[in-house]
Amino acid sequence: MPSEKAIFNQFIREKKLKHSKQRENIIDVFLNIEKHMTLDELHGEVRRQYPDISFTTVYRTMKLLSESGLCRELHIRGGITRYEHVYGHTHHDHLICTVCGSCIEIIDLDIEKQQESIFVANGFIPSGHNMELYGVCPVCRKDRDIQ
Amino acid sequence: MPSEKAIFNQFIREKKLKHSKQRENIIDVFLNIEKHMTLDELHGEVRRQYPDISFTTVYRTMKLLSESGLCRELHIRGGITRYEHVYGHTHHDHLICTVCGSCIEIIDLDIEKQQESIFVANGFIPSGHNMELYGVCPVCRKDRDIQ
DNA sequence: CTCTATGCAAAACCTTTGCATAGAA
DNA sequence: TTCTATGCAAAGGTTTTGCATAGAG
Repeated sequence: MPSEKAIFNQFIREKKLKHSKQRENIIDVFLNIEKHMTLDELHGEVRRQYPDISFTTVYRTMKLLSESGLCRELHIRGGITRYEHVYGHTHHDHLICTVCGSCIEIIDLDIEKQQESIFVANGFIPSGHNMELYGVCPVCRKDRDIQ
Repeated sequence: MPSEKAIFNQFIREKKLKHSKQRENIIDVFLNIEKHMTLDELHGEVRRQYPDISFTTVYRTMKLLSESGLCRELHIRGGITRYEHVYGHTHHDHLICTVCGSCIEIIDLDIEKQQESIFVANGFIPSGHNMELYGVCPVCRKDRDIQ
C-alpha cells in the first residue's frame, strides 16, 4: 500500500505540477491531525510550525489534496468546510451532537449496501454519498436532563 | 389535515407575530413551486408576481417557514441553501446527478430503520438527518458515453 | 529559461443585521 | 399607541481570484 505522500507525488507528476516545501509541510500537518479541521484551524496549526505559510497556500493545497483523493471536504449542516482524511479510512458517515458538536464516525455496511442498490435501481453511476445523523449525545442529554 | 396556511397562521399566533401581505405572497409562491429553490431564485419568482417584495423579506420569511416546520433548508454539496417543502411530504433523501444537477427524491424505509438503530446504539436522541447520494444519471451517462 | 507556486490584497458570494419608516393589532 | 414587519444599505464570514515576485525543473 503506497504512502499518502507517494500518492500525492504521483498526482503532482500526472498534473505536471511542481513540488514545494510549503505543500510538503501542509500535508504533514494535515496527515498528523485526525480531527475535522476548518481551513482557519488548519492554517493556525500550520503556522505554529511553519510561520510563513499563508492561508491562501493552505487553501490551494487542500484543494489539491481533495482532488487527489487523499481528503474530502465535509459540509456539516451546510456550515463552513472541514477536511477529513480519506486514505486508509473505511468510508463512514457521521453522527453529530447538535449541542456540543461532537462527531462520531459510523460505519454501517447495511446502509452502504442499500445505497448501492438505490444507485442501481435508478440507473446511476455512483460517485459518492454522504449521510449525517443529528441528535443529542448521551452526555449533553444528561446535562440538560432530557428524558 | 390542516392546510399549510393554517399551520403558518397558528405559528404566527403562538409566536405573537403579525400577519402581512408580503408573507402571504411569499408563502403562496413557495408553496406553488415544488423545486428546490435558492433564496435568489425564490426572490426572482416572488418579484415577478409581486415586484415590491425585497430579498430581505423573502429571506426572513423563509426562516420563519423553516421554524414553523413547513420547509427545510437543504445544503446539497455544502453549496448555497435551498428550500424544500416538508408538509405533506414523507421524509426523503436525495439522489443527485453531478453532471446535470437533477435531483430525485428517495424514500427508503430500510435505511430509515437502520438510522434509528444507530441513534439508539449510541444513546442519542435523534433530531434529524440527511443523506445525499451523488452519481451520474442515466441521461448524462448516455450523453457522455460512460460504460 | 519557462512555467508553476506563493503571498498579499482585494473581489466575490452568500447570509445576516441595524436602522429608519410603514403597517398590524 | 405599541409592537412587529419591511426595505435598504451595509456588515460579516468564508471562499476565490489577480497579480507581482519567488522558486522549481
